[in-house]
Amino acid sequence: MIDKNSPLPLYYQLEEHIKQTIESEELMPGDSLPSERELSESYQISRMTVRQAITNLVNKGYLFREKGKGTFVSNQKFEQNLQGLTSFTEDMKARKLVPGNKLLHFEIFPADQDIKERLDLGEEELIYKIKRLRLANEEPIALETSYLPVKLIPGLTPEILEESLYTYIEDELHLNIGHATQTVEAALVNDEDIKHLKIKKGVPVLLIQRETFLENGTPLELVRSSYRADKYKFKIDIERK
Amino acid sequence: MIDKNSPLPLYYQLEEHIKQTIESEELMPGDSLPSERELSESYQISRMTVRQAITNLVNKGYLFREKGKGTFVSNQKFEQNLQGLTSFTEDMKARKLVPGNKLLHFEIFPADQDIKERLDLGEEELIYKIKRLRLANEEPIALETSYLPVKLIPGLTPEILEESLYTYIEDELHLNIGHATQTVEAALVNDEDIKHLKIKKGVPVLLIQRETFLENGTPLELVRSSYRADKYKFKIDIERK
DNA sequence: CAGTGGTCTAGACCACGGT
DNA sequence: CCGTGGTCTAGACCACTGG
Repeated sequence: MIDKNSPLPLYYQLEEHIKQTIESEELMPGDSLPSERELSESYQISRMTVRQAITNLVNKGYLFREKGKGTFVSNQKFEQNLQGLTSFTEDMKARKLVPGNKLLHFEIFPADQDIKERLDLGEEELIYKIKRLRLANEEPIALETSYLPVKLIPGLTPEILEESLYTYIEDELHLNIGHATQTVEAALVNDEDIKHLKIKKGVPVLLIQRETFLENGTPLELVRSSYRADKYKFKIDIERK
Repeated sequence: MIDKNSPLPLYYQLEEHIKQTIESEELMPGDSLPSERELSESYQISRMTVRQAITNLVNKGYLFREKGKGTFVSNQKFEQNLQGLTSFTEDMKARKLVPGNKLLHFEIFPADQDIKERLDLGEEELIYKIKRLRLANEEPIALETSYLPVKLIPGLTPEILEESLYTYIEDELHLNIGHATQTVEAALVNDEDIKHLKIKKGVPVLLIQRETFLENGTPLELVRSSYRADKYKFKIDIERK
């Protein structure tokens, strides 16, 4: 079960193994885990390493601990509920919809004042302006405008946008996406939305604005999207403190 | 700085101390921390304990680590950006608005089928149904309907609702609120919204539905709220992975 | 009382980054 | 090469829970 010669860390192997026993329903919600000392003994790894595995699963919502009593399986594993920062593509896949893409606009130009400030750019710096129609099961669902600094993402092409931008950023450029601040509000459709999303005047849309940052805090992307309210709900899992 | 006789854990004391040096701007974004071995040496605590403090601050967004290089201060400390699960009262205070409350309805009755399932209740179990108008700076901002199991929150009264429900649950009943699943969508106002929120027909509202759970996974609360779209944006900070 | 998780130590070896 | 964070060990004592 645990392979000491594997290049994978022991705590990670144990973490995956416990996750499996939960997902295969060998362990049901409310069940208690073997104690840390028992796990340490039976897998022949130190208790601190066992604790590291368990702590990670507690942080992901699989387990919870009670002092003096033990460690137990949670009812809700809130990781899979589309928590975390996702791209449109990842989001649609999690909803079991087929994501689609139609590039409407791709341009490189100097950032104006507002965008320059929000992306923390110097004078004369160039940005990509990208406008895309987003589809789910071939139906228009959102109209999205993004701004990214050229400096951070050299060599971005329409072809890459056909695939996944986040994959390119993470796997090709080896940048670590950290977190995003997102505002969600309700609004009425504007003329551009009506044209592309094929909806009628007077219908509400979800207006989502996102600022994404790398792990070191550098601003990466500004996105403003209008989602058809009849087709899309924004769903999020939030932790207390 | 670090008091070995304090009842507070050493890792927590170090965590608070580093947080202070960041918040007082002794350490600026991008600055590197002393290495783990240096911190361990200068405070006379073991490296593992130093790591526990640093790991917590990384998880809260204050710091980030780079292998082979060091640990650095983030640009964005995303904790304060109203991340985390908050009550309406906490939310409004964070926005520097004065929260207000008007109880419209308070009732105890047997749960119907849908609510019974979502709150994981048995037959014949009683729930509170609470309808409140929420105010910010004395202006109506949201209409909120909540359902809670009587079994979990015995002795709930309108007076407690005047104060803070979450404070009562956490400080009086000693229940640990864990997390919530929230959906946000755009809709047009219905007749009840129009009456209480004093808005016109055809105006969009943000419809927010929340299911709150205790740490052990027990469902605590269902809430459905309509927020005036012209007065309220939903803001959230999301982490990658 | 025995068993649990919470905290802590003083080492160790590794892979990585930069010189 | 040396210094960094990443992983891991084999102990220890504490506070809390339950019988």
